[in-house]
Amino acid sequence: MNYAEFKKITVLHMKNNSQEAFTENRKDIRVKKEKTVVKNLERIFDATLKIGNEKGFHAMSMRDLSEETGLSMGALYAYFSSKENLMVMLQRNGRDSFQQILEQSVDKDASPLENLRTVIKTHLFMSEAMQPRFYFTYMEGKNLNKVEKKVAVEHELLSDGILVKILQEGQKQGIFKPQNHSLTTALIKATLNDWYLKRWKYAKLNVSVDDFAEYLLSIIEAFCLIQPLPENTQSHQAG
Amino acid sequence: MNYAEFKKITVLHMKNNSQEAFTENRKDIRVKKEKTVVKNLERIFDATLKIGNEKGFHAMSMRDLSEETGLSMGALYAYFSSKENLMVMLQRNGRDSFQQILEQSVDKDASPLENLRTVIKTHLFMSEAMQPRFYFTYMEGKNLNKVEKKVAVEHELLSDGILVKILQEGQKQGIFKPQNHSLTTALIKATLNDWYLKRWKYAKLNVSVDDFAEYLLSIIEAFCLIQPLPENTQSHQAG
DNA sequence: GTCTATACACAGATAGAC
DNA sequence: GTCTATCTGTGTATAGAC
Repeated sequence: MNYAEFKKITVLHMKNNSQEAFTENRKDIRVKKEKTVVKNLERIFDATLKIGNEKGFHAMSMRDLSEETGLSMGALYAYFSSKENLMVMLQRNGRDSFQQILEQSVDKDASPLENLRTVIKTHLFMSEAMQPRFYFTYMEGKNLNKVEKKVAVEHELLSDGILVKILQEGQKQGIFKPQNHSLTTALIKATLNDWYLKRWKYAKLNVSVDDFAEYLLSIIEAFCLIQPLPENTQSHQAG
Repeated sequence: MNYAEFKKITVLHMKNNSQEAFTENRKDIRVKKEKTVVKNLERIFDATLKIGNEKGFHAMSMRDLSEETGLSMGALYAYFSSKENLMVMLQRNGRDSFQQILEQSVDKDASPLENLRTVIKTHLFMSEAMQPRFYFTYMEGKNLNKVEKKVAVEHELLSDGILVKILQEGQKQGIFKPQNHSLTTALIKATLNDWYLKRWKYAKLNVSVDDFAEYLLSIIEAFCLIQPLPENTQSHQAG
């Protein structure tokens, strides 16, 4: 699987986030016509991500948001009860489907190595397809209240668990070395996050998301596999 | 070298940051008595890092800062011309000495492998010793103005250059594989940053900074070295 | 369901006494 | 060199017309 193939398959699941947000927040939203809500929530989310990533969520004023969405301030407050509530909605939205897509990408009949490759690519490709959302979630997560922060941490541990389980299974099957799989996973995650956090660097290095995936996987395999794979024919020569 | 040893050697260089800030910003600071400036700048920096890391720099009001430092708002503005100026001072402060310490840690007579180990540990240990500063710089860097953002990027590339050079030298000497050293470096940096960005995770995993260093290095060596080292005797068994 | 107009709290910043 | 008091702009949020 490469990014182009991934996009064809999964892009449909991901665009329906505001529909999901409607059902999740129905009771807090004053507007009742579903079609209107879905349309405007999408505008509000997109605008918030755009402005928020440009100058930070806190620095974004409701007047900024009003201008970017084309909705008046009065109208905006029909869709959320406070600015903080908007932040919480955005942080929650998409998390469950993200986790779901990751879990579904695991194939019980496939080898741990195949699953490792699939999960890492799926994670990477999703962050590529929804870069503004991932960036926003990472950078603004620290400003959440205690409860929401805890929820965020639990989700992260849940998603880490997918990789840990694959590494453990690989060890059981005798193809991965016995190592600290939680720590390996943490380090893998750090590099996966870097892809959407430091776009400018990878653009400068002229590295595509497919390049990135293969390179990262070759590192992981060099470290985890007992039986090293034959050297890749394509050269990774430095620039 | 482990963290305890590092701290003994280098801690002196790092605590004099406000002294450095005095000479760098002398012309913008209204107060002229050096001793007073150094003392109060340190309080201001510490307080800004503390509050900034708790709720974000933008959300910190000057009244918050006044309370935390014990200085009045009027007094605060004798040390910087605006809130943004305070941010810029904080971002600049320590960067040069960070780069310097990293560069000085490289030993021309040592092998590339030794230098790789030293630089990575130095980076990691410095971020451990000054975690609030590193966290703040990373998280608030995106809110800088264009010029300062560019400076930050250039500094990052400069510091990446140290590792790239070591990897290239290792390849030249025939002990590292020919690879995309810039990309390897980017991925190493991503994991190094994770150490101070995701403290909660490594605390939960019960991983010390020395554990982290050794584990990361074992991954890098597995990927980069042509001649693999003999397996470590200490087990990395997962918990 | 969306708008305009406005309330009012709080932000950053400064003047001038001490 | 530091303080208190205050200016002025901007922030979030809402009331009430349409």
